[in-house]
Amino acid sequence: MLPRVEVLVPGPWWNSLSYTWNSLSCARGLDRAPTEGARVRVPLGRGQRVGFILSVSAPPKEIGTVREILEVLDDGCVLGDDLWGLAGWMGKTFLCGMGEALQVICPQPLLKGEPFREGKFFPEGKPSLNGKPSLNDKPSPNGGASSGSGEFREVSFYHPLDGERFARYREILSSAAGRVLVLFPETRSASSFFAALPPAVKKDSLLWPGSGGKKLWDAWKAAAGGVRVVVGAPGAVFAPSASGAVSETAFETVIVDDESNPGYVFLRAPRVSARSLAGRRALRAKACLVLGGRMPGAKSYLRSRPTPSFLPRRDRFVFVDMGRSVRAEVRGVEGELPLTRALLERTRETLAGGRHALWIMDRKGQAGEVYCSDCGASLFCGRCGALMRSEDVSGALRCLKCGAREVLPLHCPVCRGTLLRGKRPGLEALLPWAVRYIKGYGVRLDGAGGDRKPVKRGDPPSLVLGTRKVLSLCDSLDVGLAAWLDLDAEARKVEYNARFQTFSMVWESYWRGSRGEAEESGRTVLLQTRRPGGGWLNSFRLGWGRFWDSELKERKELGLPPYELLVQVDLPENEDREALTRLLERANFSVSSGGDSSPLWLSVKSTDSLGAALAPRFEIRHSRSGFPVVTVWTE
DNA sequence: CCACCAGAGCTC
DNA sequence: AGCTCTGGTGGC
Repeated sequence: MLPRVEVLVPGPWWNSLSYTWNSLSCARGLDRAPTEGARVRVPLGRGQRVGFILSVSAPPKEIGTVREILEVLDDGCVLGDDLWGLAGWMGKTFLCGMGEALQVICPQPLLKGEPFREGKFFPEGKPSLNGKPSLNDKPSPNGGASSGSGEFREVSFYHPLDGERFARYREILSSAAGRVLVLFPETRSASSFFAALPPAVKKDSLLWPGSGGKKLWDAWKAAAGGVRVVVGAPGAVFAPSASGAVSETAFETVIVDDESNPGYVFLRAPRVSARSLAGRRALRAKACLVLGGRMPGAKSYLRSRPTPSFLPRRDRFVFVDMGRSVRAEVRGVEGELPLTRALLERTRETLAGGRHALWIMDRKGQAGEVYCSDCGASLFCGRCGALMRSEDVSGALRCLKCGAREVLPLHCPVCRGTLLRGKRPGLEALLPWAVRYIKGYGVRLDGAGGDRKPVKRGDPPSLVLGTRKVLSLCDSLDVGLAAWLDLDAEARKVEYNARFQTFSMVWESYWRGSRGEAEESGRTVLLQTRRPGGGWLNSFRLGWGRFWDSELKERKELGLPPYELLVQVDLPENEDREALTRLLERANFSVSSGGDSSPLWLSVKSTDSLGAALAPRFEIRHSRSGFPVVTVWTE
């Protein structure tokens, strides 16, 4: 009887597909027996696909038509045990399915069936499915440079100054004998850390490329070939272990800088945090996990309750009541500008002192919302139904949610009225007022759209308006003032972790790029709010210990992460929401939803049973109608 | 006459 | 989501 092979073809579905293996009809790869983790070429639908073997067994009984494997592409587990295990864990823990996990883990050529490390799989005897070599628990034969310590350890290092943390990482790199993986939330910090590596370390190091393509493939091969140190942005968490003569050599030390940074969450589905994946890899490989940052994330704080060793100077946090703003009407835009006398004074003082100033607001464009002054209706995106934002004075509209562009209509689509006005002025609307009030200094918008050159070190002091991204200027410029123009708007966002995000950004705006607490190099953080001195705002002065204490207390009461997992289910168009909701409710999950085009939300303790309940909806036969996209928020 | 492309149809 | 097959079109 022919063996039955379960094959996982990468895709949005969750189930594996059954095939048989007839060595006689295999075109190529006759010498290769199917083993777990090896790639195979299989027929699927009209065409062929490359899949991964999940298991091989004797067939219990034949069900329907089972097609034959066309070709076995590898002698063993291509990804290595380490990443293969990660894919499985990722698929069930984050409800994305192992197939989708494989799609993000593997470089393109691997998914296309490109030959890879042929014959390099443990030549001293191919491992069978049951006798897999494990990661670090076998010392390598040649002296044991890779013999792991054998125990998983977690070390944390919270320090507000980048320079201090980076120096610590460099120390670890120089003293460690084994392989080290170093992750940063942004490409820029990864490459600047890499550039500053001591030559002795650098010669056996690799900067993981930020994008795919040939560069990634080369990096992948180099990492599998045994480069000792891999440094990179979140994508580097998928750097493979090295395949050695006897077993693979996993990373013995995994460093995650700025571990609480939301930049670790991948932008497209599956929206998993590279930080969680790094932790899991370290755990499986019995490696040492080093968590660093300006402050801990929710989970780390809960686990080890660290205390901040550095507090900001109290007088450097200035709260300003927005109730007393400068009243100014922007043409066509309603609402007062978030400009106060205190803000203008502090800005002028800073500039006069020869230092740069930042005005930060997460609202770009001319107006956050456009509405009809006759009937009050707002303009919505024709594609996704979200509010449209006015980009500039030319009347260009853009949807913040899906990115659709439209032109400002002449009439209100509801009542045909002609008086369309904007609400909530954005950075673009603010610029002319900034120019008007801050005379004698350069004033500019950060980032794209400005045809002016960016501010550089040595330039005369200037005021830069921008979103939170402008904070990166602190790395190279002497910034004396960081002003949050509308702090309430940041913290009011719908995300359950909006307050944490606001706190960490404000915290960062105090410390980033600073060299210490010398009187003249300190920075003032100005916070404009409608509730100055109230509630949680004081935690900016008291540090993240106080912040997390009160924040976590509240999250515990509400059953939010990290106490429970928050699961977001975005449905494909035309999905029968009722049917899916019923399916989930029958399995005893309580589902909430904000409306017809909004996602379903669930709170769960673990994803196991939810995964089981959702599985039927993720079978391959549903391909035609499309699949929901699940995101699991863990902290 | 066929190269190229958009759309349809299919998935153990 | 890919993959391949289809049928239309347009370049020479």
